[in-house]
Amino acid sequence: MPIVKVSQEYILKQALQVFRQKSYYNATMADIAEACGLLKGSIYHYFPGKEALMKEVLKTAHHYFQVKVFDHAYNENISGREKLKLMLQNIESIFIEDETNCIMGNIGVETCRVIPEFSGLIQEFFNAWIGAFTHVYKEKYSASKAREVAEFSVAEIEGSVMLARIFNEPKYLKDAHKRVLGRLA
Amino acid sequence: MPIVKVSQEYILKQALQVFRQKSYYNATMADIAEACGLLKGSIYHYFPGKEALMKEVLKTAHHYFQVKVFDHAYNENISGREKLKLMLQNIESIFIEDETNCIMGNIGVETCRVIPEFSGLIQEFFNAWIGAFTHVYKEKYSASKAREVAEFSVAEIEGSVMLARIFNEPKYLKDAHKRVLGRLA
Amino acid sequence: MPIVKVSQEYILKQALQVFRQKSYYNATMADIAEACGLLKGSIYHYFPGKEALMKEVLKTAHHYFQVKVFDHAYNENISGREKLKLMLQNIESIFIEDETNCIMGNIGVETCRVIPEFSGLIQEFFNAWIGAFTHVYKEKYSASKAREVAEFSVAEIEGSVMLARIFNEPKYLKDAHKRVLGRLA
Amino acid sequence: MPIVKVSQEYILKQALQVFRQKSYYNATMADIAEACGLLKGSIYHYFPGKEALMKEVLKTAHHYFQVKVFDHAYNENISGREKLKLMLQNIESIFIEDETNCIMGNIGVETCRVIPEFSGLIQEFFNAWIGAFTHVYKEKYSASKAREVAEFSVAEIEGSVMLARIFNEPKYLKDAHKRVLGRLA
DNA sequence: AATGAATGAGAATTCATTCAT
DNA sequence: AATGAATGAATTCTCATTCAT
Repeated sequence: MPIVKVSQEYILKQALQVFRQKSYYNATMADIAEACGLLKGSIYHYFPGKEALMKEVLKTAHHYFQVKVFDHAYNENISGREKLKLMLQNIESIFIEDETNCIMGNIGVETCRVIPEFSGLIQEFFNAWIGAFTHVYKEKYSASKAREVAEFSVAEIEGSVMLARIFNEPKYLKDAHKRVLGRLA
Repeated sequence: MPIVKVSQEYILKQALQVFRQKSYYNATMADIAEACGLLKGSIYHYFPGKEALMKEVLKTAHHYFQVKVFDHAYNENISGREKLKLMLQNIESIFIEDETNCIMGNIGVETCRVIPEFSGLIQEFFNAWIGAFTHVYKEKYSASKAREVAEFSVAEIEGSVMLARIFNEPKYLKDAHKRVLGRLA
Repeated sequence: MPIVKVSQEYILKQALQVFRQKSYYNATMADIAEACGLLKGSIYHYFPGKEALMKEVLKTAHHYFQVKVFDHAYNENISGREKLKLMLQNIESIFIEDETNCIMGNIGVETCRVIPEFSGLIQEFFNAWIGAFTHVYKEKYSASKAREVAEFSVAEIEGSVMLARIFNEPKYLKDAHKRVLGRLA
Repeated sequence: MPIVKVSQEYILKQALQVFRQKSYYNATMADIAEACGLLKGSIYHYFPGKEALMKEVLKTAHHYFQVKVFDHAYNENISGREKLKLMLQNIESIFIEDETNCIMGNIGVETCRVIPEFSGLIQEFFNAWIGAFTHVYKEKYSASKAREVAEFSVAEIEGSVMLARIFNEPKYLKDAHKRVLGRLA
């Protein structure tokens, strides 16, 4: 029985971190392999190539957000405010841990016009996010207004993550969350 | 092969477009040269390397925004609303022409942790932007509140540019502008 | 395209020959790779760059001389004349094989003022050589005189190698060796 | 009337210094132009290319040595010792000024097997040198012995220049000269 | 005569990918 | 499954040379 050093899941997790820090084009397969304690050739046992790996990373990240963030919007056992608070807390802990950064916005901005295959996945992610916020805001606003508030709340959070990263200052993100929460009061 | 004559300024303009579309690492010197009608070696006649070129691009972009956008904030011959309107219109035309994208956010997110020399320039840009908005919002808000509104307005615009790019849908940006303007009413 | 397997040692050996023939700046990584039956990119699997490769080449050459030449000076089972004879024979066969040339003098003259990192290694080589000769000449001369004779014998041999190369005429080196040996008689 | 900034002669002089310091392949036309206060394109007004320039440099250097050094050997108004002393003094001042280095040995070792056109010129130079020394040594030795002593004296001087350069220590050259002079006593 | 812009060939180096072991 | 050697295409950058002004 050969020794399995890593799992697909483990590689995806490490790759996510590498891509968050280095962006897509500047991250090398060797960087990712190193983060996994492997040599770069070994990654190809699990994924056919860099692009395919990134697609899986995006899917994984989406799924992680789904469970940790978006799903709370549809848990009708708690109040709207509770939902939003939980979501924002989790967003914050995801974005601020290690690197203040959002892989979706990151890769989205970088590869949008270059690798269309990523675009679909990234769009799905933001649709899910906006959908979740919309669902919560419907408690207070009309369907169309709720959608609008959700959209600009997501935009504001993403913009804040960007500023937080550029200035290396997490406050931007925390402030954004306060305002997003305030829109339900 | 015909000899084409270009200016430093022209190269910077073309490079800006290339970097906006392809991001930093994925844009090659050959791409930029091609956009200028030159061969790749020729760029080095004007700039010592890719990094130095990008720095000049960032400075140029900042200067362009300064003149086209930020300076309006300090023109006391017009009303606050007029100032903001002018600024937002120009931001819109800059971001929507060619490719909806902001080079500062773009490169900021991508290279922040990799090329510290860019960070300073990008921070200066956002400081100038936030400063200009703050100046306008002071008409209505206290200094600290104006600053806060300016910060999240910039974040919202940047986030909207990102969504506009990802969904290829300029409406995000236009909506953001309406809200930013509304905050002065 | 068939995959060729080589060792670090083999690359060093081939690189030494290429550098001896073409000098440092005129030898390309592609030349060296070709001499190894590899493509140029493959060399980087073994050495991080041209400069690092050259440093290893210099160390290897020093070590080779140490074993084949200098060490005989300290073998006290044979006479001084025997020592010197052995050393000179081996110097001759090293310098005349393939290309009449001494990589240390070669690279020394070429890069001395340009790549200081090579200088130290080259100085160590000549110190070892002069030291070995000094040790032998002490049999006949005082310490300081022995050192002087050793120094100019090394200079004479290096100068002769240069002339031998320039005139493509090994006689210069052979004559020098006769004189060097004569200084012990 | 256009302003002539430099003369062919001036360029040759500056180029000689650049080649002595940087060797042939590592010296660029821009280096030489800069040393002349010109831009690299301007050199081509005076010389058709780098190789042709170097050939002229070698001829100039040979001529300079001829006048400053070799010719003294044939001045029958002074003693052999005087001749040799003068020659060695001038050699010393040439080699020690700026950079202890001999362009002929330098370029000879470097380009010997690569640019045969240089070889002829370099061989002529060393033949002239050896011839001059031979002429002087004939005063004391037979024709064939004088030639031999001349040859190894030149070798010793060149080897000493090399060591002087490598160790950055002009003493090697001065010591060699003492011995060369001693061979006439 | 000098410039400075441009060329184009080729340098070192990087990196995703392949593959025999 | 993992390795590590090798590939080969692409990338940044250099430089001798050309040429219009």
